[in-house]
Amino acid sequence: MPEGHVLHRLARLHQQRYAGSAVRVHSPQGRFASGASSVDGLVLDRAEAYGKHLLHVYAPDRVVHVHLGLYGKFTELPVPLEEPRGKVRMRVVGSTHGTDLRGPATCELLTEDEVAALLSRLGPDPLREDADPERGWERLARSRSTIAALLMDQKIVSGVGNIYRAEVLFRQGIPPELPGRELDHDRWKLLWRDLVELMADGVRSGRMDTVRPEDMPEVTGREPRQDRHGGEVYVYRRAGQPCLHCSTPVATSELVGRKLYWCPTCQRG
DNA sequence: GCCTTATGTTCAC
DNA sequence: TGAACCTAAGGCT
Repeated sequence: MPEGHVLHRLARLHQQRYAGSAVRVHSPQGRFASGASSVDGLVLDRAEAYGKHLLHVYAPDRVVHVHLGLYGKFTELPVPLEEPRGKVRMRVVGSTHGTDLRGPATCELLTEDEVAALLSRLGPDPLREDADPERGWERLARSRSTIAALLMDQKIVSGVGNIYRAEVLFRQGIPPELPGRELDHDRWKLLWRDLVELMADGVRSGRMDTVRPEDMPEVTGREPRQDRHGGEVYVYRRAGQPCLHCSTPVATSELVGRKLYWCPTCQRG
């Protein structure tokens, strides 16, 4: 269920809970058995997120790389832990807590070089201090693909998923079908700044709230509502419902296999 | 209980 | 462009 803010929260949590002392690592399900055994008993140096990728760094050549994919999930429990239930790919146990990883798309052991290769494939991450948005701009400004497709491309921006894509395009009033090369540099800078703000807020709260104060129900008088994924959003999964800003029905279509949502009035460009 | 859907990515054709 | 992969929850009967 993860866009980048979830991974950054996990990195922060794992850093607090497990870094700095020896941890037990194993794979109850068996599918990560050899990777787990090569870090079991080592001191976790640090946990870090890059886009939607989470790294547990034990040593330069002993890095556990996790990508949750669409379904992956970490659950945390206090020690002593009960027997793992269901398919647990990796269990990490520290002095006070343990965490179970289920259903990840990726859970693998990487060397230093492999980590470097992974990171070189990723565009700037709005949640990282060291991000350089110009790197994303260079690719985007040369592309004929639509801005909606480009925002989901992790080589352009890393950590953005289907919800932040829809919401930031709404907030910036950008039509999803606009080709990347037709977005001017100033609008890119505004879009980037908004992503930084939205995603940093997501890390703080653990929710995805994107509706501005002036469009909130207590100001506009409409019925309050809450989305399933937690938080209040403008267009994501609101097809056919009135736009929270102008009441035009929210439009939807499918683009490269993912559902896209937008307001045809607010996002005319 | 069964069917659909989901905040994702990779690989084959 | 479509299938495959990993799992759980919600909506339906």
